[in-house]
Amino acid sequence: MKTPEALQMSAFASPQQQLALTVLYTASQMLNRHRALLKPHGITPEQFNILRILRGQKGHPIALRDISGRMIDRNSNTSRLIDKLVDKGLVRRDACPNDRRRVDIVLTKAGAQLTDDLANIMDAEMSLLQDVWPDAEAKQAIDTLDAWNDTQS
Amino acid sequence: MKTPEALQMSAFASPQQQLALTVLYTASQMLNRHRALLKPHGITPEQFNILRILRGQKGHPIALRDISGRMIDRNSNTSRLIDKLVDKGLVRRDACPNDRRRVDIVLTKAGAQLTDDLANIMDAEMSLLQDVWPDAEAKQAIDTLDAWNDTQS
DNA sequence: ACATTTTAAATGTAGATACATCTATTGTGT
DNA sequence: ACACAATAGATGTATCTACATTTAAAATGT
Repeated sequence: MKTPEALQMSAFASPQQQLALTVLYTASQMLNRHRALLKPHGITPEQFNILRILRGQKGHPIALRDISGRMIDRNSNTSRLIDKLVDKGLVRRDACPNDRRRVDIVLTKAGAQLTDDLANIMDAEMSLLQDVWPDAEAKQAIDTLDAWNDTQS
Repeated sequence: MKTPEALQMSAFASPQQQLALTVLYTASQMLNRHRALLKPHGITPEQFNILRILRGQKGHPIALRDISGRMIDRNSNTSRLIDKLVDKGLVRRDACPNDRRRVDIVLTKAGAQLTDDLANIMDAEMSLLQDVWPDAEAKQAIDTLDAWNDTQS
C-alpha cells in the first residue's frame, strides 16, 4: 500500500512533507520485513547489522567503537547488543593488545556460519528490489535523500 | 554527511541495496532531528505523531484503534503512548457511547495549545526541506519508494 | 613526572516497539 | 436465544534506543 493511503495523509501536504513521511514509513516497513525474515533464526535486524559488519571484516578483529560507527542507529547500545550475540555463542570479546580500553569483537565459527546463511536470505530479499527500482531511479532517489543527509552534521 | 561515508558502505553494493540503506539511514537521522526539536517540550516524536493526528480531527472524537491505523509504527503500543499523554494532561479518554469496547480520544485545551506550538516548530523544520528537495525531485523519490511499499501487503 | 583531559566501554533508567495474551463487548450463525 | 467467533483495548515480557553517568586506560600539557 502506498504511503498516502496507508497513513490517510492530508492532500494538502507539500511534496517535501510527503517525502519525509514516505521515508519514515518506508523505513518502518522495510525494518518490519527484515524482522520477519530474521525472526525464525532468533536474530533481530539490529543484531544482524552487527553480524554483517563483522563478516565484512573477514576475520580481522574490529573494536566495538568502530562497529558503533558503522551502524545505522549508532548511539550507545552496541555493548548490549554484543552481549546478546555473545550469549548465543555467535561472537567473542577479545582483549585488544595495544589499547586495553578497547575490546575486539570477532565472529565465532558458529557466528560466521549463521551470518552466511542469513546474508543469503537478505541478499535474496534485496534482489527483489531490482524489479521495482530500476538502477537510474534508485540512484536518483539516493541523490535526493543524501542531499538532505548532507545538510546534517 | 552522505550515507556511504556515514556507514562506510561497501562500494560493491547495487544501487538498490544502497537505496535501501539510505532510506533506513535517512529515516534514523530525521527521527533524531525531530526528537531533538521536541525534547525541550517533553514530547517524543511518537507522542507528537498522536497529537498531530488528534489535531487533524479538529475536535471530533476518534477511537484509539483509528489512531493506531494512521501511525507510522502502528503496532500495539498506542494505548501506552496515550497513557503518557493523559498523565501530562494533554489528551482525555472518553467512553464511546455506541460501542463500549471503544475509547474515544480527544485533545484537552492544554493539549491543543501545545500541539499548535509544536506544529509550528515542525512546519518550520519542514520548510527547510524546500531548499534541498525541489518539487519534481521530491515527487520522483516518493514514486520510487512507494513502488516498493505498494508491493507490501 | 604528574595532574588533567579525553577516549572506550559498560551500565542505569526511561521511553518505545514487537509479540503474545487477557478481558470485555459486539457480531454472527444456526 | 445462545454458542462461538471477531473486535477493541489493555497488559506482560523481551528487545531496542536515548541520554546520562561511571570506570578504566590512554593521551596531553606543563
